Amino acid sequence: MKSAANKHSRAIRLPLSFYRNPDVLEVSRALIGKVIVSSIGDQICSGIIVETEAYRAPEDKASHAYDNRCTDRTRVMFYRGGHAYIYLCYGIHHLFNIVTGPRGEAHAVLLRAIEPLEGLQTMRKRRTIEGSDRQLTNGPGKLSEALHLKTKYTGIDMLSAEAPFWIEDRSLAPDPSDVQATKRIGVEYSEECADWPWRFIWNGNPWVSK
DNA sequence: CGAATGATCGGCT
DNA sequence: GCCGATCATTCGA
Repeated sequence: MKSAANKHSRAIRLPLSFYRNPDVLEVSRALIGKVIVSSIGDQICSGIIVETEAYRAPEDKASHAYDNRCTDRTRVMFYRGGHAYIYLCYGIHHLFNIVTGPRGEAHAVLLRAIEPLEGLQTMRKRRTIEGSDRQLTNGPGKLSEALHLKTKYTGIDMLSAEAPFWIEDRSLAPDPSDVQATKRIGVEYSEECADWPWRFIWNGNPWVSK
């Protein structure tokens, strides 16, 4: 794995064209290897995205915006690509999604796991767990806690210069053969959609969720 | 207004 | 493998 500290690696924030791609599956796959950075509370934390899931309304019964259901909560999913959709899950976990596609199409990508890159000490402090750093960010609720991504930030435009978090391309993309598509996690209730292979993982990466 | 429900996690058996 | 935590959101009366 190339180090992010490598001075030859370039750090470029993803442009609107990346997020606005109408094909959420393509975006979900392309996000593997990109780097999410959060700058919150004077702390910089980042990690390489190693696991994602695509959610695509209106036909996806696993999506909160299934059948284009638009409520106070799901409204941001209809924004143009590049916004953040963050919601509370099971009353405890803040799950972080990247809205994709043009305005009006409720497409989103859930970040499920990252490999920690910068700000390890801050992440350990926020997570308050013992043991391996593996436990830091190997799940959607865990990475959100480590990067301090909270529901209060839902609707943030990551293309804004003032955004507290954003995604960068640091030229760390995996070999395409190392990205595997599998069934999504925890969506058994969504009938025929439950088996769609819309989860993408960096094969063999230790931070991919269980 | 009340009741049901999670795109999860960690601890326990 | 199972189960409880814990609450915003949603829907129906």
